[in-house]
Amino acid sequence: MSTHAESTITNHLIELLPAQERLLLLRHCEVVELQFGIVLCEHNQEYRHLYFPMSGFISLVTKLSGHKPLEMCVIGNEGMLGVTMVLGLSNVPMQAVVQGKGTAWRIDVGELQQLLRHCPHLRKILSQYLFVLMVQLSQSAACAHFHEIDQRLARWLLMSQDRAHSNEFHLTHQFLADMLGVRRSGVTVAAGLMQQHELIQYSRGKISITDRTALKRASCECYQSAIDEYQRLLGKPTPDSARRLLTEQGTP
Amino acid sequence: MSTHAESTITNHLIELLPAQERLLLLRHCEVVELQFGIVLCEHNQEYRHLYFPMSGFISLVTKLSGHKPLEMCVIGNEGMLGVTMVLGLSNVPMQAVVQGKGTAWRIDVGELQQLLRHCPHLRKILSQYLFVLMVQLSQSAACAHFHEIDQRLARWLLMSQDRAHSNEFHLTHQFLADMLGVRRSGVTVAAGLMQQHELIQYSRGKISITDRTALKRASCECYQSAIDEYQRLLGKPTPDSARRLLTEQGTP
DNA sequence: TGGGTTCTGTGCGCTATGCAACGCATATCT
DNA sequence: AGATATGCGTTGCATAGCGCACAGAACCCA
Repeated sequence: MSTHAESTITNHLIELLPAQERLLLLRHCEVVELQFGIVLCEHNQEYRHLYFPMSGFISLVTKLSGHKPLEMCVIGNEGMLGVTMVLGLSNVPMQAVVQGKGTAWRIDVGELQQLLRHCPHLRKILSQYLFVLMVQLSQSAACAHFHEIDQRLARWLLMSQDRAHSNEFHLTHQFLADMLGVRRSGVTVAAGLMQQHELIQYSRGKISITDRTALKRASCECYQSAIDEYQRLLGKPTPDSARRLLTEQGTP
Repeated sequence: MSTHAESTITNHLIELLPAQERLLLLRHCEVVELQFGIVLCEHNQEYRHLYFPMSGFISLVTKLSGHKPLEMCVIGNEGMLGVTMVLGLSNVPMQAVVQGKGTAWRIDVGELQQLLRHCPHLRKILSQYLFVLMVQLSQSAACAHFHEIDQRLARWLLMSQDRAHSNEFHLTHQFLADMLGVRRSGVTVAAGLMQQHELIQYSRGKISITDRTALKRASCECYQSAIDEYQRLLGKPTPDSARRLLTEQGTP
């Protein structure tokens, strides 16, 4: 249990809460480490804990028998794992895996269920986030179907960077391939091109983004529209993306 | 406005309601025709009416710029269009188009919002259905990515048949291709094979299913798992699928 | 220092699908 | 009856992505 990040990076959904509900919520939370690769919950089971990432991020993935899992969306400090709780159900819709290590607020299922009864703002915010998640889900579906590896890879890197709060993170080609539902050498080629064009730089699993603006151009529209949808419903940008918006004037 | 179907085919979600809430709900509903091809709502807009199909069915589709829309899921008399209302939002997550003509109960946004305040069972049922929809959404995403045309076509036909409550419906190859997000001649080939093997029969947009059991074998797991997920949360099967379960003992 | 492991680069053949076009058959309209 | 539109079968060509396989490079550990 570490608390060092609390002051600098926190969870945007929690920030949106009015002070009273926020304190009430946090009183029931504890800070936990998100360890890379850990499976936080499985489809067809029930939640025991819910997570509000502060740093690090979590993927929701769907698995079809005989295939590698396919990532549906990423949850970082702009979101929450287990938002379907707002429906009064503790069922898990998809497998959740930690893809970027970090820290998160964790709360017990029962406690959150209690809180939801008494906290209208919490209900409202989680409802909105659930809606955003649905839209992203369908967007991701179409994206995975129509868009090409290069674009999807670019999108993925951008989204990870937003949530990792760092220009550098640990990702092997194999790992990326699994997320995107493509074969490893496909990623190698796409990433190789990006490296040639100096958008990114990597070696043995350490990827760093060198030209974010160009990467954005290389990605598909889905990156921006996911952000837009979130903004539209969940108001002010996260501190991090706000900082970016300021330094990246004139995005298409 | 036609009411001929009310006595025979009705909406399963409504059936699940206790009598009191059901009557209250229906008092605010009116029966409308679902006309083939009509767009009931657009993404990024707000609902004005919500629909509980009785016969006929509605597709939720996502559109990416430069591509044909991709179908994410189908709503028939087992479901509802606009279930995200249970989140207290009247935003539309995806475009909705009538794919099989029929009739539906229709209710005004404001009225449903009122009702939701006073009807705990309605809230519960719609919450569960929303959850099911999310799971189906992610399933569809993976399915569209990994599975092949033949399987997906078979699944689509089965799902349509379930919701059309008839062995025969109007579908051109072009139309199917658009739904599945593939090219038309791909469908022609796949459908041609099915016709050869006497699973289906078609001519000029009239498709009829001749061997449902075989079609099920030809489809991917996604068909069955969508049903399972629905059953798991929304209890007793629809009259229609119940009839089928009885006549199709020993499904894998 | 050396051997194993992990990560990455690359090549080859194949399939599914995309795009485009043509022609025939059937339905619909006037 | 003739003209037009629609649905369907087919063909040809281009290519993205797959599966597989192998080799080099960087790293790790003993």
